[in-house]
Amino acid sequence: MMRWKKISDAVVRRLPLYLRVLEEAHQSGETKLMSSHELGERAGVSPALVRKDLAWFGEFGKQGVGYEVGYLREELRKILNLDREIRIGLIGVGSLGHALVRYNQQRYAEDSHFNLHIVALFDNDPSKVHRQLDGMLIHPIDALAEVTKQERLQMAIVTVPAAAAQQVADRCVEAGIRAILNFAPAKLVVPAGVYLANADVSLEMQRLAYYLGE
Amino acid sequence: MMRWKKISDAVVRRLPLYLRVLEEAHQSGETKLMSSHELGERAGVSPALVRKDLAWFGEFGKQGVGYEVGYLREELRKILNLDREIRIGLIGVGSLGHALVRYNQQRYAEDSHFNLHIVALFDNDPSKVHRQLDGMLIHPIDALAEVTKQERLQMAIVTVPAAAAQQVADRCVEAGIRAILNFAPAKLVVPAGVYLANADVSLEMQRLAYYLGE
DNA sequence: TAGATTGTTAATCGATTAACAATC
DNA sequence: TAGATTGTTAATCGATTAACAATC
Repeated sequence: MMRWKKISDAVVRRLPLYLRVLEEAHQSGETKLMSSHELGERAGVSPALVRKDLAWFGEFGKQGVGYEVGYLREELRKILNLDREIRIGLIGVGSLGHALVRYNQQRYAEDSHFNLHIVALFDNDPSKVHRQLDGMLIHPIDALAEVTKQERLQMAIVTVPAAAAQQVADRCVEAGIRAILNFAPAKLVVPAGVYLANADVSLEMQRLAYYLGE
Repeated sequence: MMRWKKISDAVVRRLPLYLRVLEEAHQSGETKLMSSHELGERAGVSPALVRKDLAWFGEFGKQGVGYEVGYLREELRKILNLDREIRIGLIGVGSLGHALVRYNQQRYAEDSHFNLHIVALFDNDPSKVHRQLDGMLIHPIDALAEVTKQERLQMAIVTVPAAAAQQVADRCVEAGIRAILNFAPAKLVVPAGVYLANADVSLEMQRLAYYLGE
């Protein structure tokens, strides 16, 4: 998709918050219109910032009226590339990996508009490789490039131990994966053009611990 | 602990990154000294910012020399309240909750300095309540206040479905919990003085999806 | 029309970087 | 001492908020 100028990450982080509010309002059918005040209130963002964020992508509202819930929802889904299935590989089928797969399968099954889909599993543990898990075959990590192509994977979730994480990330990049969600407690380095999100649980817990001292 | 002026959250977020680098260097014994350049390099932060962040809390380095790894590590552990055990309750023993418990138990057992410890479980599912899981009894959520007191819980991890999350958070606050790590895809509201961290996996995936369009 | 709310510009606020004196 | 690096202040950069004309 042709893209606008450079949008800051601070803006991109808020878009899913807006989308969540709109999805809720849309599904419950509570309202057809929403002002930047209400949307902001429910997303935890100031009304001015809501308007400014949306204005980066176009004009979605009507003066004096607000935003049409269904329409803005659709537009946000397009902006976030969530209007079509995104196929995801998960590498490292330990207990956390397994839990994420189950969570994703449930969400994907329940909500026909939830287009994030884990469709391939990888692990190097001989007791797991070539076995089935929740209806999916577990591939060896060596098969990453091949399976990425076959299954048209675009995103990877990394749930391997910290010591293996960088190596796995390198393999993902090699295979053409463009976005990596990393759960390992390790700082990963990826080249420009590959996007990385960190979901290191212990880092978050450590941060919270700071505030216990106040 | 008596605390310095108001430290911004942006600063607090980086402290665990620094600590991780120092723990690695300390455990591998590779070096006794580290400059703000190397610490920054390994944590993904500019050297100037490393120095400025640390300066909020005291003078930990020596001009012309750098920071003593073992000493700075200890000081950071004190600042983050990680120099003593932090006792955590987990509410919602589904597959994600269970995975987090196992992950935490392993980490806690392996690393004697990892002081974040899940010591109590809660769930309302009758098929789970009063059963054992990984050596811990699962309490009903009604017992939150009582068990929080008994077990001296300071932090809660919320892994219940979105629809129940706010209610559970309210109970946590009532029980005197001061920090909540929320995995449910819901915006929680908590009073001032209670600290909230969000670890909503689907939000992160949605954010990453944005960049697939570039 | 009168009231409300958007989209957008200008003002403010806060965070990061650059620079350097102090000093190990 | 000479070289290096800290702690800190000033400069810059970027993000948020306030304000308001446009307009539904």
